[in-house]
Amino acid sequence: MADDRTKITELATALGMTGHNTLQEALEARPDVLEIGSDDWDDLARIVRTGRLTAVAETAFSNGAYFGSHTDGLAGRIPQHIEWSGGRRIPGDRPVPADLLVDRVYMISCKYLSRILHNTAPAHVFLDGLVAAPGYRGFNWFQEVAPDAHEALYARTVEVLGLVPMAKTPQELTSEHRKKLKAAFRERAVPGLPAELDHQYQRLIDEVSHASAELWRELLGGRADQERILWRLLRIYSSTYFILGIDQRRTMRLRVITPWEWRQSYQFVSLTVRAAGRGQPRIDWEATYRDLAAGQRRRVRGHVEIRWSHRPFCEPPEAKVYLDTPHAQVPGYRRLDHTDEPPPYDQQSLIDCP
DNA sequence: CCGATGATGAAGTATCCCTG
DNA sequence: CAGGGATACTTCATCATCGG
Repeated sequence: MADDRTKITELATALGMTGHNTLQEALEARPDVLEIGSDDWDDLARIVRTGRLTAVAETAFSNGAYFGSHTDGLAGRIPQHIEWSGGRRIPGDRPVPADLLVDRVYMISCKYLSRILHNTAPAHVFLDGLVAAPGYRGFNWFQEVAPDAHEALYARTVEVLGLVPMAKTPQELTSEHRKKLKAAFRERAVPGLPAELDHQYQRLIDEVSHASAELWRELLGGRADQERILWRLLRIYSSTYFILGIDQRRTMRLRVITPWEWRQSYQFVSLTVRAAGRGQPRIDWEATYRDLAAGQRRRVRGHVEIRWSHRPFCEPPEAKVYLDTPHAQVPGYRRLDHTDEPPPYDQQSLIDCP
């Protein structure tokens, strides 16, 4: 299901650039500029036949067509190659989050109702500033920044779940232990940690939130560092790329500019972070900048959540970096469609229809 | 011969991305 | 807020090769 949705939106976007008038027509023509295998074509046909995702697919197609005709995009040219990252992870460093690569040059990221900017190792956010290749493998953030609270919560969890022969500390967990933990959590009716652990979990949340914010603050240092980190947070890289998709309200057709262009339009003021753990360890971030054309100060904000991604203690936590400002209002995300009022758009019609 | 080094493959894990 | 699938990447074990 998840895959169907991703697949249809990304590939329908690609098909929108192939010069066909409708999605149906493009699907029948199977244009070979879109370099995918016959399995993928068959699968696309199957997804379309179910009719469930037709509305999103049509939107994606029109986004692709729009990009194809726009002067900042293909300006009416039909591309020679469209490569699809295929929903899989691209090996090596990925400088730009592109799902589609058009004519080996234009990079397009398809985003459908997603506010997530990064989903990565916490150390990568708070210690590397999202720069280098992650060098902190086997680095459990909870253990590193709040060892006492982490170990205490672990000990109580094991006790409450009744897992007697078990590693004494979370660092000593073997894969066997993890399996047991996973199974114990799975058996429980209510997901998450047992309620009687709320108090101890809250302590971990507070400590992790504050320690992470503190480390991040140290890393942020001076204004130049802050500005660079803001760019990375916002996924502003040294080459321009496009975001085509929908956000909460409307279609999104954006070009993400480079730092060079950014400096021509904005003046960076500050990036501040603040611990805000409730429910999960959380750090809010907020950047202030001056919009040079408008002569006004503005803000862009988001937050980072640190969370277990596969049940408590089963694996190291990861960091989810969220964007709380609407995409179209982010400094550096240029709308391709500069009409102030976007076409009316009914969000419901774009979500899975039965 | 034997320790060091390199190649290879399998297994486990960390990370990315998504859903409800 | 929680859970989970998928897969690149690490790690670990094993075996081959090399050089003193």
